[in-house]
Amino acid sequence: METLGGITGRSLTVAELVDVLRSAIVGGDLVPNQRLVEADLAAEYGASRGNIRAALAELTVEGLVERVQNRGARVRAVSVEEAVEITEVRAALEALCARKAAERITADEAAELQKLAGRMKDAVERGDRDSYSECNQILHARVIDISAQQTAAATIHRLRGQAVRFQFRLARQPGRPAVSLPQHLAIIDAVCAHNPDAAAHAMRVHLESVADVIRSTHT
Amino acid sequence: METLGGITGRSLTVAELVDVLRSAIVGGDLVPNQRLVEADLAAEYGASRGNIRAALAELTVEGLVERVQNRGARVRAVSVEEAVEITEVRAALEALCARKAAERITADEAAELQKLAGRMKDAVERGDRDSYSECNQILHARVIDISAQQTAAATIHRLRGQAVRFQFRLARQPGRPAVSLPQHLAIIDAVCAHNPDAAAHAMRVHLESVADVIRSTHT
DNA sequence: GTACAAGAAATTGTTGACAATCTTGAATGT
DNA sequence: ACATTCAAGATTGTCAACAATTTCTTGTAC
Repeated sequence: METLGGITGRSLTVAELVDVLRSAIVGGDLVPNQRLVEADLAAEYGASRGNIRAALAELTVEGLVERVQNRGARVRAVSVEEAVEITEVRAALEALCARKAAERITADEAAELQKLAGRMKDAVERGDRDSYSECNQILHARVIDISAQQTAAATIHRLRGQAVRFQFRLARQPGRPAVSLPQHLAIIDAVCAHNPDAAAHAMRVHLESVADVIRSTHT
Repeated sequence: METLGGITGRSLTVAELVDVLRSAIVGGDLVPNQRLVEADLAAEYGASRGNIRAALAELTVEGLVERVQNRGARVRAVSVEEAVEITEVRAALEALCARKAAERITADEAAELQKLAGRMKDAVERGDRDSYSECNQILHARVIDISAQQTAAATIHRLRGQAVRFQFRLARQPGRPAVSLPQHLAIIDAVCAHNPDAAAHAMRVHLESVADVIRSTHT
């Protein structure tokens, strides 16, 4: 065991450890149900056990780690049912953000989103999945950003971390872009047209269709 | 300083401390912006500083406590703007729950809600604010319960803790029951009628009106 | 009188050691 | 061979001491 990529000089602080461990979990370096033995992690990351322990406690509250009394911590395994629930909550929250974004969007921001719409159409036409996936992420992030809803943004971000594994598979689904592109364009249109109700509806429909796909992967 | 109400024999565990401190904060024993000095809390609750520290870390992630590097912890002061945001997020999430509840509700549960509707009308007629307030809480709790949405429920619960101070004042607002009673009845009707869209809409309208009231208290 | 600087006090951050608990596996009896 | 008991090892939970940082106080120069 050796220190992985960190600044090897001093030992890591709790906040740093939280970031490092969170990245390791959402990035898949630590797989679901993997045991997280405090002493081992301490040796691996060159930190004291106390700090590792504190970091695990924080990640537990965030929902990425599961702990049972006297039996230690594991990477929380999110079931399909939970992933569906999480996506449905995201649907509700991002619909709220889309609504607020439609109320607040400026002309410059609208132009930016229209440009993004063009890039997305282009990517689908060319069959460029990576570019489309990137635009997808940018779109959701920009809508949340424009909405200026701190509370909703923080909640969405936390939930996304828990279900990122499922989101990941989804992008590779064949024929998926053909379904989601018109949904994305509808969101952009409604937000740019300052139509809050339509924007919220379009976003909700989009993410509920994502939830349906996740649901269908299990059956 | 002495131990407050706890079992004085052994010292408190981290999980117990989290509960005790959370209750103290949402209950108002620890007021917003109050400094939370680890050593003082340790003495007050008869716990070790390490455990107090761990508990404060958890409550920070929950959003009840604010910490800055090397400067300690305070009870987080939720601004009016934040309280409005929190209520808007709750509106989106409880609307989701109302939608799901309308899909899943059984005949027995519907009868129970109808009975609750009667109690609420009765309480408003008699001018019994305490009873009405209690029914209000029960209604929201039951809808969330019937929806069986764990993720949404947990998120709502956390957010409620942060904004409970504002919710509290609201109930005392004169003329408030006259406005909220029809909204509550509309929610119950839609959920019992298995009408998901109407239920979600009624719940959203209700909680957005709550957000408006909170907004207006600041201006 | 005010601004600045240095030291003291208070407070937080970190660590290693010890205690409590759970798990594993061998020994024993049936 | 199988179940039970019990001891050894592994792991987590708790604590008190030490280090680092911030804040407060005091003294001094201008």
